[in-house]
Amino acid sequence: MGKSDTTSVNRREEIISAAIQVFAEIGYYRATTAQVAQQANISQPYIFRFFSKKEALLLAALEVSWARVIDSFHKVIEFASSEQLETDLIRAYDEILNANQNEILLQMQAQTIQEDSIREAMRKGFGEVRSIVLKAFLDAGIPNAEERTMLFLARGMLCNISTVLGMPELMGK
Amino acid sequence: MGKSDTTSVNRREEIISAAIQVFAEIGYYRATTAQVAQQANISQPYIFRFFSKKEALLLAALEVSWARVIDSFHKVIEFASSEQLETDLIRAYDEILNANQNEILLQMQAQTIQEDSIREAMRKGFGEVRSIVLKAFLDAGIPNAEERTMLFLARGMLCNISTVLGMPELMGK
DNA sequence: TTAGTTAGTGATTCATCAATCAATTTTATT
DNA sequence: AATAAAATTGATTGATGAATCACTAACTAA
Repeated sequence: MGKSDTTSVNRREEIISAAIQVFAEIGYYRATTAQVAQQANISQPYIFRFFSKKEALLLAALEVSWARVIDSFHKVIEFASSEQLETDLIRAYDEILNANQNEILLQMQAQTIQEDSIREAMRKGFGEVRSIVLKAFLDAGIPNAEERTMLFLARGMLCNISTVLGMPELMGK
Repeated sequence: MGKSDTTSVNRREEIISAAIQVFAEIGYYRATTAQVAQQANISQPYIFRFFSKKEALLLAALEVSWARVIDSFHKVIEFASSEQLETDLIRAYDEILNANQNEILLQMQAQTIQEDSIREAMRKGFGEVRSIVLKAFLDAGIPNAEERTMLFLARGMLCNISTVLGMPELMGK
């Protein structure tokens, strides 16, 4: 409500949001820059004023989606008690998954893309999340922190699949 | 060695094998039927004598890849002792992942494809694997079989990612 | 008001690709 | 050898899409 819809300060971020939605729903390779442009209410060529290539737009979208997870985890870790740490992290991730399915769906797509720049972005994202969680588990004095971290990530990945495929039975409850 | 390379009985299966490799490495949507044909040493139009659409070829490839997992698990369950059941299933999946990375990579791609027919195939595959494992755990008298099944699948999914991204640290060991 | 800068688009280009179809080569049959 | 059937391909088509470029409209400052 602050910003009007016709006058927009942040075209770049609007384009990224549009791309997340379109790439997730249609698939990165199948989605066209024209579809992204339509979603963002701009012309197709204008995308290339902000992003040199379609792939650069994907990288920007992935950065946004990893930042959301990382920021959320940082906030949880800052305030959660040692006893509720894991529970709160799980809840936080669950909320992201419900509120921003498209970002997670896009990450899942990117897991399988063999372009070097994409793989690097995904390794960075996963690696950072892992080390944040591991450090928090260690600081909280949780025993077997490495294995607990691994299981936390594993459940998260299965949760992604369960959500995306609409198979709640995969997660038990 | 039995079959020569010029005279081949099973064109259909050769095409599927080629498709698994090409789709996995290049990405289903980006890969072209000409690339699949080249890999299979046939002409591009000939693919359409066996598969009505590119998507039909993907479905056939997914069926092969799920059958490999399911058959392997069935064999393990038939012979494994209750104590070694889970360990043996893990080892079996690990072998598949090492020997047939492309098939798993293709499954991972398919997890994110929003076409109805693909989603249905993926739900069927996951659902079948889950119920096979769950039944085996129950028959083996493993306590908390539902949760143990969930964790088994979860570790499997993280293992996929760890392998595909080349991040062994994600799995701990 | 005009000159300069920023925001944005229409039209086009070059490339690519799934799918079709008519033609040809290869294999089996008599 | 002649013929029929099966296997396989060349050539083409109609669509589509990323990226470029030259153009226009809208703002800003002097």
